[in-house]
Amino acid sequence: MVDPKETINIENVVASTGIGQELDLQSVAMDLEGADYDPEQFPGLVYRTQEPKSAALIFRSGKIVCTGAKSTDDVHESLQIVFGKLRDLNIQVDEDPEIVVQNIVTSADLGRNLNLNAIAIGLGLENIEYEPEQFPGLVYRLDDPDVVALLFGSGKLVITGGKEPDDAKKAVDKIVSRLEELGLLE
Amino acid sequence: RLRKWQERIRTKDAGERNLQFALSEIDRMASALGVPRSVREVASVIYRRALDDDLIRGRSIEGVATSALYAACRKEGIPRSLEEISEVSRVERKEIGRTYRYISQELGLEMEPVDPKKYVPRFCSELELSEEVQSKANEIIETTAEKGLLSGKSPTGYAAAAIYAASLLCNEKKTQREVADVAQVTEVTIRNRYQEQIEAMGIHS
DNA sequence: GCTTTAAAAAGTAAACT
DNA sequence: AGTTTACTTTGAAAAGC
Repeated sequence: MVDPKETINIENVVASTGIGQELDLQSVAMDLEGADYDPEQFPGLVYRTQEPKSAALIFRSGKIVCTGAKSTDDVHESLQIVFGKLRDLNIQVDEDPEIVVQNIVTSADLGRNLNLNAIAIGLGLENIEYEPEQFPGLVYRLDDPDVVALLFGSGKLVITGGKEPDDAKKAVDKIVSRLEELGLLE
Repeated sequence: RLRKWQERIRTKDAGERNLQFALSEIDRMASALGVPRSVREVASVIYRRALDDDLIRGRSIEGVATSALYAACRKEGIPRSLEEISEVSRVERKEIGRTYRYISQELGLEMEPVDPKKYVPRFCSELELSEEVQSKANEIIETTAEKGLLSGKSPTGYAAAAIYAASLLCNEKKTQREVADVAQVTEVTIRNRYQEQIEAMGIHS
């Protein structure tokens, strides 16, 4: 069978940064087309980029959160677009703001169906959360890497909470070997 | 000094009143659900443990009490679905589910997933189905679950589909709507589970 | 705690055709 | 009977209630 690690796909990357300048969101909302700003509902202004596709949350403090990108490169591209748009509005933006990846959401496929009931018992009921009446996925929290995995009956999984792409690979390896030693794979 | 003492008494009284309220709520809901006294006792123990471990902070007393009852029903082998529990509680389903998962984790209840077969006797009796249908439904659940069809599926929907299939096989047909109503799932869910189960059982109808 | 953003997994519900 | 859309879960940051 294919190595499950090769089925890993980054689905979403969340990162934070800042332009090092305070902003008047009211006027930015006026000048920036496509901007959604509703301070009553949420203090951040929402600005969406098309290519790469992402959503940036821009705050009064000048701090920015970027989410929805499919890679860390896309996060940087998207934020460069946002920085450019702000500069077009004659807003001072630091020359090269530090961009910190906060979370990476990944999907993968183990290639075979999983008996979640057996896995729940095997991994230890105290280590997992599996409530099919509420959600079809089994929640498995790992310590190293520090991520959370959602395992589904189809063998597909979602890994989230990691800060670098490598965390997902390590997690998949650990999950595969754990399930193998329990005899719950194949 | 006297004020501090009075405050302690007041706090203690308030805590006592809250506990009494929680226990009476558990009693009221348990009666409405028609579950045996043993379940109320287990629920009370879970609630007291949650109280001792300070798990109620930031949550409603009613929410924790309802979740304790939901957990107790499962522990005693006579589960009620979150939908059924929410009908006798003033807390909404989603909140009961969240609170249950939280106290279950924190108290280390190590709850096993609900076995759909646990719903068969009650649902069948509400539908006035025979012992034969119950056995058939249990057989369908057992066999298809072994083939891995149960993973990720809601226990009530799974049981409902098996009961619907069994009622057809035993010539005691109930409509999807009738079964859906007692199990509190939709007809679409019964159809989806039914198709998979019938196929896995190698039945062609 | 909540609010908002994005994305995946798979199941279920509500509303239709 | 079957489809579409929307919601459930996980994770993280931002500012403010």
